[in-house]
Amino acid sequence: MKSEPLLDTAIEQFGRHGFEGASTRQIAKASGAAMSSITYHFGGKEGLYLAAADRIASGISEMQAPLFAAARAAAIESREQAIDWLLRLIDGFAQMMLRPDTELWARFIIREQLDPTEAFDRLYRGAMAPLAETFVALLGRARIDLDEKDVRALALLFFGQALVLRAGRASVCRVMGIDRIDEDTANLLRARLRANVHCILMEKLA
Amino acid sequence: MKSEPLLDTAIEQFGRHGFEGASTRQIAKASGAAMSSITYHFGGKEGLYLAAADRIASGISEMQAPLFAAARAAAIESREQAIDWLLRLIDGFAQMMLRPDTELWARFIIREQLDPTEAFDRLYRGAMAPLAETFVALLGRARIDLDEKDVRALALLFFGQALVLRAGRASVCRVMGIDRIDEDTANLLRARLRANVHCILMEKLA
DNA sequence: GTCTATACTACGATAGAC
DNA sequence: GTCTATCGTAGTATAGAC
Repeated sequence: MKSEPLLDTAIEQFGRHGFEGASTRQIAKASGAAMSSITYHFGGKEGLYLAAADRIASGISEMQAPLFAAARAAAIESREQAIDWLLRLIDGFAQMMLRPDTELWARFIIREQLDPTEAFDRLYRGAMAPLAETFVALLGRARIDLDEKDVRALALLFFGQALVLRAGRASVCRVMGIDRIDEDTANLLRARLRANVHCILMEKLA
Repeated sequence: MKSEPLLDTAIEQFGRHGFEGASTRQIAKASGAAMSSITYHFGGKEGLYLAAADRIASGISEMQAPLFAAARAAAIESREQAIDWLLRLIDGFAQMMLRPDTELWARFIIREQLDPTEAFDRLYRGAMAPLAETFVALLGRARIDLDEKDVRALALLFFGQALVLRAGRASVCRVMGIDRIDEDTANLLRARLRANVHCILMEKLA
């Protein structure tokens, strides 16, 4: 029962070429296993795809869990504390978008955003919803002047600023005039994102 | 020489299934043409793909041209005028991200962002660079306190807020608790985006 | 210029030995 | 539980009629 290498290769290949573009032959070969072991362990190509989605959801949860578990646990009593945690959460998300080792996950997820299948359900419920709902709850406390819908819209726009670092990576590199995002550029982008969020959260505070 | 239906179908199929997932058989069949006419007109699958990218770039340029030609032509003399045009440009971009008829283009482009090929060059130079550089130039005037790199980073984060409306569409719907983005929600998101941009541009103006 | 017919390759699934 | 062998299908490209 050693199906993990198969799963790792599947995440890479599905992320890189999409469900239809990736081939079970190639996945099996790169994993050093027979093609038929995919049928045995996962029931077929689709089962392997869903298992890959579950694994990505677990990976993201594990990576983010400490941060937003702390955010949930912290007794947040003031607006300033809420803003502080919002900045930490969005920065954590941005860091995840910038980490090289989340590239394959991101490819997989973005494909699912374009054409959601059952895999998107698993990704959303397992990895995105906890972060999003934690964020929305805190944002409601930081901007009590906004109603629920506006709070949710604002949360999405915040995450959009981090998302572009992955989903628009090629354009980011072109606009910045670089080949890849080095550490200095990553820090510059993160700092600018934090400044934006801070600016918007502080609006009307004075 | 009526290769346009072939090209329209190609944009749809490549956008929906990716380069490897789309099949020339299906594209030819849906266009009511023989498979071999793809070879005749475009040299093969790859030629058809690049031609599709060129057509998308043209479409975007035509859609945005009036707006940012006006922005370039306008004699912008004050910071307030620069901010006014920046708001119009980003809102125009957001509207494009929300329009149903740009969905297929967006799918195609986002796939190219993940894995840039020669098609990305054509898209960037033909459609994205003009908008991005116009935006950066205006942003430099609105935020003279920032240096070039920071201005470019800020521009990217602004576009990220609009990009999420397409690239993260499935998550947007989940977080907002809706099936598809109706007009009210679209207006809400656009208004919130304009408010964000306005807030950040006005920072330190007082 | 557009078609049909076909060559050749790669796909996913499965049967059956071990 | 993992392998090899093979089946049937679908992919791109091309040759050649019209």
